[in-house]
Amino acid sequence: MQGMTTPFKADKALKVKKEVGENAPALSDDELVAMSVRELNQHLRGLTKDDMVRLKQRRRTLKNRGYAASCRIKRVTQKEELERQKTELQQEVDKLARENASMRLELDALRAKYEALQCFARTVTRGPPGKVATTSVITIVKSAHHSASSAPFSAPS
Amino acid sequence: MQGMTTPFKADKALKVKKEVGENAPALSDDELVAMSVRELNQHLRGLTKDDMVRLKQRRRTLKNRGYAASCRIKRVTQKEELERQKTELQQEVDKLARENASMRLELDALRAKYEALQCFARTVTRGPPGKVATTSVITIVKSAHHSASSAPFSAPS
DNA sequence: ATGATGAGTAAGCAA
DNA sequence: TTGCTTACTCATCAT
Repeated sequence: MQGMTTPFKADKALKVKKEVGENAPALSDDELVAMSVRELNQHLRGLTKDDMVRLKQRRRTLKNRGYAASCRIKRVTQKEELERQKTELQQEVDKLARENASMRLELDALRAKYEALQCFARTVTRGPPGKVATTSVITIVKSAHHSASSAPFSAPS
Repeated sequence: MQGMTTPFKADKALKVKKEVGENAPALSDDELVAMSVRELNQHLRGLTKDDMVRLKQRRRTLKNRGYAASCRIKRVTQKEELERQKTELQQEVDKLARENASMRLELDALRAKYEALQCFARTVTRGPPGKVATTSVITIVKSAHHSASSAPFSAPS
């Protein structure tokens, strides 16, 4: 509206300040709003009932001005926080998607290798004619969860 | 401040309305704000220069009230939208993480099977110098759920 | 002129 | 009483 520090009807609030010793040289907005209740009462001493009310109201208004400012700051802060989290999540999605794709590739490749080896094994196994070949392949995997269990017959990669 | 439709100094705006024929029975806020410029000019006819200014100012203020309201609505809407997107992303992260874990499991299992088969193949390959090698590889799959399990010698899933 | 937004003010709720 | 939040007004900027 006007200035940031003296924006409005600062005029209609106080003129007379009483010359009680050395206090009350006019009381700036900053002073007034920073003042404790006890300090305020000191300055209130010897004021018109009316001026008292006016001064306290000015204080309340100044406080409100500050509250409104905090409220706005909080609002944008929270919004920025939300956007930050969103970005973070998006990055995680990207990362997981990449991992996922690469694992899928690995899985497919391994499946192919496995099948090829399987073919070969069948060939070799059945191959020896007139033999007692008859290999029984039985694998026990009691695993419930992951665990590099099984591997009946070899050293894992 | 007061009501939504008649909130403020509506009183200090207009009293006299001129009795020109049949128009201007007082003009409510809602009417005034909804009025087109041309309509407004109709109502302006025969008013004091002063009243004209006052009426137009009241219209502007009413409009502003509406703009402020839209602004607030927009603000919360955008916030909700951000939160919605956040939730959505979180769900996607969860989904991808699950897929990821299950693939990792599958991959480990397949690796184990592959190594076992490889071992067996080596045995068979090297083994048969006219022998009855008789390798027994035993695989029992007691695994719980999914699993591209058993079938030692057939097409993997 | 119209619409949008930042800041200030008052009202009203909550602690 | 203090602090926060909402609705409103005004100033200001952009269209």
